[in-house]
Amino acid sequence: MTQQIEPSGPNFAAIQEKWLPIWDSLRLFASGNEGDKRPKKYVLDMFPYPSGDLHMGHAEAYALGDVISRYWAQRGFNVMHPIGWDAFGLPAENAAIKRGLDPRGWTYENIEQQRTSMRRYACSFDWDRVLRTCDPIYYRWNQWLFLEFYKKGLAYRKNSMVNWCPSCQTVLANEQVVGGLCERCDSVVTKKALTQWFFKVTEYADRLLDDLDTLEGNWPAQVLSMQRNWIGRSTGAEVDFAIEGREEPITVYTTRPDTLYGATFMVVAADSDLAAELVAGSDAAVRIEFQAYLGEVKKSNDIERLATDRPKTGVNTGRFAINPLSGERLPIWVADYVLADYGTGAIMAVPAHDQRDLDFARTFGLPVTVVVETGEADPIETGVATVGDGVLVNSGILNGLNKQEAIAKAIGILAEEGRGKAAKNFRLRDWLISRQRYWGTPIPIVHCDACGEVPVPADQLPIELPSAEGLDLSPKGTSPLGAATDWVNVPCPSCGAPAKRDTDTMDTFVDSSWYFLRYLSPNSTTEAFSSEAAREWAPVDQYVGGVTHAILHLLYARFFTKVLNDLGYVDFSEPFTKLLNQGMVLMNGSAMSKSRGNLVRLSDQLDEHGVDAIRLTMAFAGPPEDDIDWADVSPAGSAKFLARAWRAAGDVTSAVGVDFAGGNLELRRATHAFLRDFNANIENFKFNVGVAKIMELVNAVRKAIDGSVGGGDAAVREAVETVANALSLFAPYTAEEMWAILGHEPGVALAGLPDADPALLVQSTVTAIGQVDGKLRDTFEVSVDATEAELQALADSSDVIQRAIAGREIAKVIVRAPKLINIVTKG
RNA sequence: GCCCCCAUAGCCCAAUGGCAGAGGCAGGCGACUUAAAAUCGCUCCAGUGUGGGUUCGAGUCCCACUGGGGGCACCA
Repeated sequence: MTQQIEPSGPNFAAIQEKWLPIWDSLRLFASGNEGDKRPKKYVLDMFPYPSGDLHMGHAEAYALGDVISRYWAQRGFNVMHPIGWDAFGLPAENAAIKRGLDPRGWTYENIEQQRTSMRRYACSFDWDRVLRTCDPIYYRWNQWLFLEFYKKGLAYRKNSMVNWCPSCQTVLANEQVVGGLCERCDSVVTKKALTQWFFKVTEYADRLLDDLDTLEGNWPAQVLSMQRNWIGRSTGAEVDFAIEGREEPITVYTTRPDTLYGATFMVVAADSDLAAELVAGSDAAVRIEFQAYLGEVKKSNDIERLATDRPKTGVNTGRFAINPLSGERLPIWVADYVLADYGTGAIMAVPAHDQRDLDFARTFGLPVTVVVETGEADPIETGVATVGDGVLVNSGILNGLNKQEAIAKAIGILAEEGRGKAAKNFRLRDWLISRQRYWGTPIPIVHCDACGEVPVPADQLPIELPSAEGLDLSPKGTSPLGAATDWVNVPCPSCGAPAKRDTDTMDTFVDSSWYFLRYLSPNSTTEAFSSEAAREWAPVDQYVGGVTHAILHLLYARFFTKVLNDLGYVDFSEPFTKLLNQGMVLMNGSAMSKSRGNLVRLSDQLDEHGVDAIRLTMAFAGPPEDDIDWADVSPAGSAKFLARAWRAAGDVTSAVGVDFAGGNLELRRATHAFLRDFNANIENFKFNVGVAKIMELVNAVRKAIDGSVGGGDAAVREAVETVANALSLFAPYTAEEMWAILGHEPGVALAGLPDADPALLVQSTVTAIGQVDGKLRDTFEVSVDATEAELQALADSSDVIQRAIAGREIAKVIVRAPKLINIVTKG
């Protein structure tokens, strides 16, 4: 570490060691100081999972978050920039199983390692605001929130078919199943009927969707689109169909009530209770066929179900529904293309105008009735359903109307007769939060034979996880906590009789749904977070993290915020005002991984090039949301630039505190133009451009020092000090070293990044361009207040322009004084 | 199948509708050096994926296409 890495530059390793303890003592980024009058800004990086030491991805994310955080600090804000660890979860548990250790030890060791690395990486975190979700002092409040949700009816238990990962041996939320695979281990997810805990996120579906509009422009469009897709609101109607031989009608959900006359059969989800009930009233032959079919359906997994070109299958129940408008008898089929848990689990099939229904009708020879004349080819002949707007036909009282009118009229009639109503549905399902694993927050419920499920009183929290010692943590489909008999067996909080604790633990996404509030008062033992501090600091002004969390974490955090808003704990309903998604760090075009053999170790990069060069490379590589291919960037080039900037500091010979006013005007203008551009670039996340501007200014300084201006000119000092201030966002060590060389006390990070002096931005002359027919012909140096007439005169006296227009008729002249004159000719 | 984003030099990337190049990487030449590295200076390199359109003027706005990336997808 003492080796001189860059021979004619600074010794990065030595500089790093030198400044860390000094920074610690200065406490530059403490945000909780009494009487701090600076305006507040809450900048938050998504907290890491402590799965080992920091890697290149962390290095990018935290470098970019730090640019923003340090920028606002330089701009005079009291910036709160906390950090913590998302410390519960399966990797710790799996590592513990493999090594025969307690997940605690593994987790806390990794946290300590990451903390050390973050400090060395010069992250501007407020180390007084730290949390770990596996600390009882933290997860106690998960339990408290669960009980708050429970009281509101937002946490409930139900038996349903849930996603099951056979490898992780636990249930998964819908959001954790990606294309039918477990998002964590890529196993094929199966379905299992289990009684599980859910959060009623669907109750907030409308608000979660509608409030996305308020984030427009402040969140990446991609994330907004993903959330909208995920929530997936559709509007239509619920329609009651009378059933022969059944007292109750069956309600179906449709987005096309206008096509009601075109319904030629009904389909019920094969795996629904309704299907079983209907078939129970059918012939024995049908019942046998149905059982066989249901067996097949239950065997198929999501991968098979999701295949869109799969042939349609189903069973005719032999029973009939009555079309509420036409009075026609419709055969009722069961099939697996209708989902039991969407809408009502039953549909009216309109084969002429729905491709899935048409495929089904053609497979089983069911009738097809066209009810909308769309001008498209006949679906009966083409096998392609028509979905466009058109004139209603074969539709009784709806005939002649267009789609919108028919929808409104159909709903009106049905509502009047009490046989239907407007309705909407969501793709979003309730959030399944219970997990059959050890390393998570115990669910604060006791099951009592007499009293049923009994919430643990809040004053008995936290329910601490029992020690892992003696427990078999290996996945086996039921929670390992069940074996901790001393822990499980407790008196019922309500009646005192022997009862058992709920043995499931919470999804770790519960932990991260509100951690941004915990930072406000991370050590409080009396409340989850300080509402008073929340009023001062929250919501988060700037959130920074990977797009991998575009749906899960961000949706859940938004949900929690809305609930907390309703409960009166916070006065806002969106947690993250602005969001920046950084890209990934790739190597040779693909994600780094050991198995691909393209892993770049962060620690190696830091040893070779220094912290500053790596941070600078991350910021300079391109727009922050783009992926960085490490093969395309040059940390050595970054180091070279830093050395260049550092040398410039050594070449400043004027005294610290010198009045800049007497300095070289041209360089002063460059410095202030830099300030104007740089500040705007950073605020618009154009970090790569901001870095380029610093390079530009350093080049200008170099020229000035080596040229006639000289290192003693006050403008050189002004420019180099500005470079140090700006560079502190990207390369804090180099900037601090420059600051010291320039004769200042330590603390360049708060030295300030002023607004540009408007007086120095005023140009006395500009270069005007002279065009003929839009093509550049000549340029003129003119005063900034040059008039149209002056530009015309210059054009008239320009040989080049006169030659270009010679013999042509002038159609018109466009003048944008003082910068442009364009002579347009005819023809 | 539906929706969204992107395309500028060998490479990474800049450019309020007004001179295509800010910055960097790689390459070439030179200075310094016994030599090399480092450093410093100079320099080569595209007319903006394709085809239309709007405009006095288009990398920028509109339409279509091609190529790449992403999201959703049997959700009635």
